[in-house]
This record gives sequence, C-alpha cells and structure tokens, in this order.
Amino acid sequence: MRHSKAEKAKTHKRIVAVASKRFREEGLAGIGIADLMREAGLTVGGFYKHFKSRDELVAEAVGSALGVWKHQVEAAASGGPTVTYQSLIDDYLSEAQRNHPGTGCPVSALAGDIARSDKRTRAVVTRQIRDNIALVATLIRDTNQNDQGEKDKSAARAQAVLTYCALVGAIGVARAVSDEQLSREILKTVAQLLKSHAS
Amino acid sequence: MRHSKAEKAKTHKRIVAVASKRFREEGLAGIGIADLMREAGLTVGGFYKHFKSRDELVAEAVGSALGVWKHQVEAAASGGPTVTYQSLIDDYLSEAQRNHPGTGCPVSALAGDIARSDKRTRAVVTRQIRDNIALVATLIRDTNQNDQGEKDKSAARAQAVLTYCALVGAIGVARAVSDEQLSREILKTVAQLLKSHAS
DNA sequence: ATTATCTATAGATCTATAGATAATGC
DNA sequence: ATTATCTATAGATCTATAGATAATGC
Repeated sequence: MRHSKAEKAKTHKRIVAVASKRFREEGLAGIGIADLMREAGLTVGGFYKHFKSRDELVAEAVGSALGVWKHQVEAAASGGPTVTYQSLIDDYLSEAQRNHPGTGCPVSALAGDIARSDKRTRAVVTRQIRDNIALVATLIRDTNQNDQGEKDKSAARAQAVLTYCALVGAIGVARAVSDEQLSREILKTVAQLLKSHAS
Repeated sequence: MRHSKAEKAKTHKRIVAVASKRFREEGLAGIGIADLMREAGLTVGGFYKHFKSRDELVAEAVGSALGVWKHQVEAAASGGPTVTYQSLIDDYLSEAQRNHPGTGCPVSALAGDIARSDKRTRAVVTRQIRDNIALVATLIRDTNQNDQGEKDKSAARAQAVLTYCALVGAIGVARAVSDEQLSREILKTVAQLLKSHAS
C-alpha cells in the first residue's frame, strides 16, 4: 500500500498535472478532488497527505500550468531562429489552442476564476504574468533588431502588454462564441493586426 | 402569499438582475439558487415557477447583463458627441470598472465560464458580442470621419475586433494580477495604445 | 380554479477527517 | 516507528421537487 518518498514525489506531480489540465478545461470550481484523484489513479483519502487544502492544489496547479507554458515558449525561443514574435502569435491564436484549453495558456482559460482566487494563487499568477510579458517584450525587440535605445525598450514593453492582453482576450472570446465563422474571424484578425503593429 | 401576474413579472426581473450581478462577481458556478433568491427577497421554493432549470437563469442573466451593457454604451453614444471610441476605452479600462465586475461587461468577467456553458447561453452571448463589435466599429468610423470607403470599413471592423479582445483581455488580466502597480500599468498601456492605433 | 409564494426535504454532490492497511526507513 | 495509500463517512453544501398556504383571476 505505502510507496517510497520518491514514488510520493512522482504521485504528487501526477496529481498536479491532472489538476492543471482539468482545471483549465472545467474551471477552478468545475472538478472535485475525488475525480482528480481517480484520474491520477488514486483515491480521495490520500489527497490531504499531499495538500493542506483544495486551494493549495489550485495554487500549485495554476502555477505549474503557467510555468510549463512559459518554459515551452522559452525553450522554443532559445532553440533557434524559428520561434519569433510572429510565430508565438500564430501559435497562441491557432484553432488548435482554442480547441484545447487543457493544454493552453491558463490565464486565458481561467482569468475570471483567478481573479476570485485566494492570495497565494494570485501571487503565483502575478509573478508568471510579469515574466510572460517580459518574454513577449524580448521577442518584439528581437524582431526590430535595429532598435536598441531606451525609448524603444519601453515601446517594446508597451506593445508586449497590449499583445499579451489581446491574446488572452481573443482566445477567451473565440472560445465563448458559438459561431465558428465569427470565432475564426476573431483569431485571424487579432493575429494579423498584432503582427502588423509590432513592426 | 400569492402575487398578481404584474408582480410576478417584476419579481422575475428582480431575480435576473440579482443573478446578473452576482454571477459576474462570483462566477457562473459561484453562487447558488438559495442565496440568489434570498438576495431578491424570496425563498428557494419559488425559483422553479420562474425558470425550468438553473441553466435557464444563467442564459437569461448573462443575456440581460450583456444587453444592459450594450444599451448603456449605445444610449451614451447617441446622446451626443461626448461619447467616442476614446471615451469607451477609457471607461472600459478604468479602475472603477476593474474593481466592480458585478456591474461591468460580463464577457470579461465570465468568458471562461461562458465557453463551458450550454448552447443557449453561448448563442445569446454570440449575438451580443457580434453587436458589440459592430458598435465599436461604428465608433471607430465616427472618429476617422474622412474615411468612408469600403476598404476603411473593413479596416475599422478589424480594428474593432482587436479593440474588443484587448479590452476583454486587459480587464481580465488586470483583475487576475494582485500587484496594483502592474494592474494599473496594464490598464493604462492598453488604453493608450488602442487609442493611438485607431487614428 | 389557478397559481405565486412558502416551508421542508430528498438525493446528489463535495471537502475534509478518521481509522485501517501495508510498505518504507531508521 | 513512520507514513503513503486505502475505505468509509461526517457535515456542509446545492439542485430540484412535494405539498401547504393564501391571494388572484375567471
């Protein structure tokens, strides 16, 4: 019945991974502990040896989701010249991302829930959002290579803030709308305008 | 005990008004029927003489919230030259709007929940979002009075889509973030860039 | 006679805890 | 001895329904 400490750590990660996906799909209040544990191959009773409360899992799962997302973008960005500001936008606003909130950016899927969450969750999210905006700003400055002054640095940050918000909003609205045509128009239009504004 | 049909209609509106506010504040799953009825001065038992199910109230409350929001903007817009594309942005991205989701745009507060809602709710939302985008496009064309061609019409619509998504995203992110300074930077930056891009 | 509201409650959740079981770790 | 997991359940929800009450509406 009992597992080793190393096994427990693995189990812990599995619970967080399941929660991180299912919270994005169902909302932070949309799935219960029993269902999450079952999907992780466990039963409800073991939950509280891993987390003090449900809210603690929420904070960890949302933080993990944001961390994984940022890590993917960073890894791709440092991997070579194939990932750019443009490709980030096209990827973020793709129909695949829209159709699979469980593996996408947690801010777009959970912004409303996060705003209503406790201090810890919001603190984790705040740190990650700050990093994400900085990352977008870097991509923008990489795109406009001839601009290097302080003025362009703050302009790049401003554009990064707008881009980040527009991405989050566009995916959110595209998912909310039930008309496929309108949904696609939103994704395409926002992607196109964001790309043209940066250059 | 029993009220007249006219009274019942008033009661119905009161329930929808309370739900419309509280859903935006607490999320679509965040408040129960008993609490909503109590806030409307009623008890839980009477609920199902007004709605076939909780989901029916959700659809009606979200639709009502969007309708009221659009009506306010339209009424202000047709009331005189004081309401413009610029003032809409400043109002939407004000700290007052950020701090009071219960009376603000329901899409920014509930986008995630709406995407997970049933067909009826999403159909209502889709219609209203379409109207809202068209409304923003009209305001943009009023701003650039010398542009009247077909080309500018579609450019105005594209800009309206971006603006709408950026507004929704910016309020959502500004509410999620717990650092007041970052939150304010987001609101100010997005407002400023949106206004400068339109002209 | 009909019905808008009430009180009360059935049945289905969901979070958190208690206590048993069996393996790890000292 | 400790502890990671299990089964079982207490206690607090929440949606929806049943049946009573008293006013409207024909």
